Amino acid sequence: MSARPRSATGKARLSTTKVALVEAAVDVLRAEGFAAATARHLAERAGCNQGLVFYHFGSVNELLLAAMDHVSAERRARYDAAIASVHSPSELIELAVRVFSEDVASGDAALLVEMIAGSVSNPELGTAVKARVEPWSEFATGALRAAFERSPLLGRMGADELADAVVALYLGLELLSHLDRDTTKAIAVFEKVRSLSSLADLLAPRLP
Amino acid sequence: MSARPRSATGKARLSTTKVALVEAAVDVLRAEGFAAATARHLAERAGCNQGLVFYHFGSVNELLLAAMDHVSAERRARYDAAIASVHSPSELIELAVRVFSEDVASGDAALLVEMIAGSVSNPELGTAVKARVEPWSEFATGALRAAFERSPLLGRMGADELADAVVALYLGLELLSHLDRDTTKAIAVFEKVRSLSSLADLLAPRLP
DNA sequence: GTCTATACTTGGATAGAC
DNA sequence: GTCTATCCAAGTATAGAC
Repeated sequence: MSARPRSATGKARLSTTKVALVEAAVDVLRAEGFAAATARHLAERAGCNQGLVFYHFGSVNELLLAAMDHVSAERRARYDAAIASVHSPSELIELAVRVFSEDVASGDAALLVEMIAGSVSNPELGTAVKARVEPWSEFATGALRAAFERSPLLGRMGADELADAVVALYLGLELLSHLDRDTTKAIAVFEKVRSLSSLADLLAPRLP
Repeated sequence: MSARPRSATGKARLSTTKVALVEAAVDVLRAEGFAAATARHLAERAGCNQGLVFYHFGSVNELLLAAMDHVSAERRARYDAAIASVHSPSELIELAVRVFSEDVASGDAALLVEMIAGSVSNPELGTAVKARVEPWSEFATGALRAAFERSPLLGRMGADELADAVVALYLGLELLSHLDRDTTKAIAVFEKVRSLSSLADLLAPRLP
């Protein structure tokens, strides 16, 4: 292993090119989809040579997974920070609506959908993607369990099934939004869900 | 235009090869996804030459759209037949759960998702796919409006938003099922929705 | 770490014989 | 209507110079 390049301040940093490739992959997956994420196109976006995709990541798919990890880490930090202030079902719904709206607007949701749909034709990639999606289902399950702890709703539905339904709704609304090239539908559904928040609180007492 | 080939009985029929290509496209989209739907692979499945894709359809994408139309027609006939016997919200939910389960099991849902996700990288294909998805949203809206006509639920939610949410749930559950290579989650959510049927009837009187 | 060059493969699409 | 042959573009991946 050679020494890492260092910035003018002497602080260690990662290879700029490697980071640029990850960011290019994020951009392309968000805006142009899985099919457009080729080594040549990605390298062009990153302003470097095509061969560096293989030098740094070994394969295009590995770069794509790195891009997934990159946005996952950002999203997870954002979600964790937001969930701390949730103490009721309606607050959880408010939060969910807000982060979903942000993810659809930023393209993070699109990236996720493209990786899932794209990995269908490649079993190996599929299992790697699956491993990266599962934490989100678990996050949703935990958040629902905490917020609806004392609600009779989960007795009927089950936190796991409700979490799966929420994740599915997230992914499906993203598909529809991308098809329309317009987030009107998703926002309308989100707003309606938000307007049901008050109802949720009626069914569950406020947590301590 | 040359005369159509005729079977031994003298009945006019479409070119067998053309039909075989459509069926091959349906199979490949269902099981292997958009990325695997290449002219060569499709022709191999259909047992004919690759050049015939372009002779019969002009391009791969046109063949894919023909495949979409083929399954859409079948699904629509199935849905229309089933909707005739629906006279209450709970019956509509039962029906929805049944046809969704069938579509996920058969792969028709996967075909739809692959075409939507795949068309992201091709705006022209995207608009063609969009035109083929819209009838389904409209079908859902109409079915919801009819079944929930007298229910206070739609006053809160709106048939359009509810229809979009239903379609999104359908597409999202398909994505999760394909990722898991297993329909357990989707079926579990479906069953939970079904168990809520009785609740829906309490909120809406039975239609004449 | 990065670039150029290149080998190899696969895919879209067309021309022409049958 | 179908096949063979072929062209061309685009993709993955590697070797070797700098």
